[in-house]
Amino acid sequence: MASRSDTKTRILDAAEKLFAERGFSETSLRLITSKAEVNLASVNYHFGSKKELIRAVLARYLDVFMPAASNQINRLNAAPAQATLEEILSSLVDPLLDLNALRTEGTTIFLQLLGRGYIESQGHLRWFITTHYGQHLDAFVKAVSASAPHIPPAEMFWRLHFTLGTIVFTMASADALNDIAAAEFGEHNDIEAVIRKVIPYMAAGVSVPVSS
Amino acid sequence: MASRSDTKTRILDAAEKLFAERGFSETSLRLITSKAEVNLASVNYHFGSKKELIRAVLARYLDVFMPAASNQINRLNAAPAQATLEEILSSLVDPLLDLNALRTEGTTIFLQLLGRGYIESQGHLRWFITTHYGQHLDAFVKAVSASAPHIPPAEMFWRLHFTLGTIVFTMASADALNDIAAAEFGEHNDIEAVIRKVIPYMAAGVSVPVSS
DNA sequence: GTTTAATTTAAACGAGTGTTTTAAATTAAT
DNA sequence: ATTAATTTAAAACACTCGTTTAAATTAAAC
Repeated sequence: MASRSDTKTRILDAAEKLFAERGFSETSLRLITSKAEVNLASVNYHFGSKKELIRAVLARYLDVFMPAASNQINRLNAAPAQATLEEILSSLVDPLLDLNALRTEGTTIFLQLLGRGYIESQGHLRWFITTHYGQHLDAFVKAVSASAPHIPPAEMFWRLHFTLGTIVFTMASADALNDIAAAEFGEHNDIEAVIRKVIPYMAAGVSVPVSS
Repeated sequence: MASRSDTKTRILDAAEKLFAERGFSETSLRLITSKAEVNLASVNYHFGSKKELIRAVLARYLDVFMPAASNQINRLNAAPAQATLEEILSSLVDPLLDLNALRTEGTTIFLQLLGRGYIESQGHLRWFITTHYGQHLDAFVKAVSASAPHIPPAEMFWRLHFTLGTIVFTMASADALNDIAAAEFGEHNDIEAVIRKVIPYMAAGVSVPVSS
């Protein structure tokens, strides 16, 4: 039974890398299977379709990340003091970086996949995420709202989507941006550095007082 | 000679709408030409290739927006007082909204195209924009940097791209978000209202002090 | 009005896509 | 060792893609 999971894993490993780099629809199954050194038909045999392969690639990360993120939120909720917005966002950094233990460049790949998933594909991935991991997302929204009680719910709704846009866009183009930053400023950032950069930006935006 | 520019315009009008909705590589020339009710080959006849059509679609907006934006920046620079970040960002709202006079939903489409251009297509659009409109971008970056002198250039580079992600993602999903906001909070926002909401968010993020 | 150029049309090309099929090989269970 | 189930393999299928070709049409120039 070694060969069974081996082929499946080889496909997932090759696919996630290529998906993160070039996007879902720009990555062909033939490119994936040749990189994975498996037969073309084995994708449809093991996953049914390309769409389900995409979901499987994402699920492998979400199944690890989402519970870990929820744990962090719960830990903050259990503490006596109300957590600050930066604390909440920062608490997700460890679960994010732990994905690097899962696989090489796991953090980068996961975030880029997330970004691609939200931008590409009219809704089927968004639906997959919200229906499978909705309770984790709700807990997060609640915690953020509690940390910024001066922001009305409707305004918070908008700002959390601004934040989603910020992180998703940044991660989808992180490699390209890193190249430019390296060429222009001699900066060589890894994914953690970018995450640490974006957190203060998002925290400031979410909590800035509503102009009257 | 009515048919010549007519066909060209019909293609551009259909293409920009579809590109904004579904992305560049997910939009086929056959879909464009059928929506535009012109012959398939006329795209290659008038524009040479799909790649050049994409550039033409973007150029039609950039040629109007970029000079208008530059004018606004120059106006602020000519004033005696240093403009605030919110003033700079707000000064771009009018050039942005003026695109609605150019074409139906021009503002939304333009911003969505910009976002797609930055995420898709490995660099050729980014190159096109920076080489053709680089001086306008530089003026903008310079003005923003002057309004937040406590932010180092490299950090500003990142924050401006965070900002690009925020606005682009927001505009891409503005319609859907407006529907949710209307149903959930009874809010009825138009595109300008959303832009006015996002400006304080971005201004706060760009200018928040760098944590030491 | 005829000639010349510009434009539009229909059809095909060649390459690439996801998927399915059929058969062979491998592995697990009886 | 034989049977059954799983996995791999090669090939073909049915499309879609951007692009090109060559003829037909329309407009412009003389």
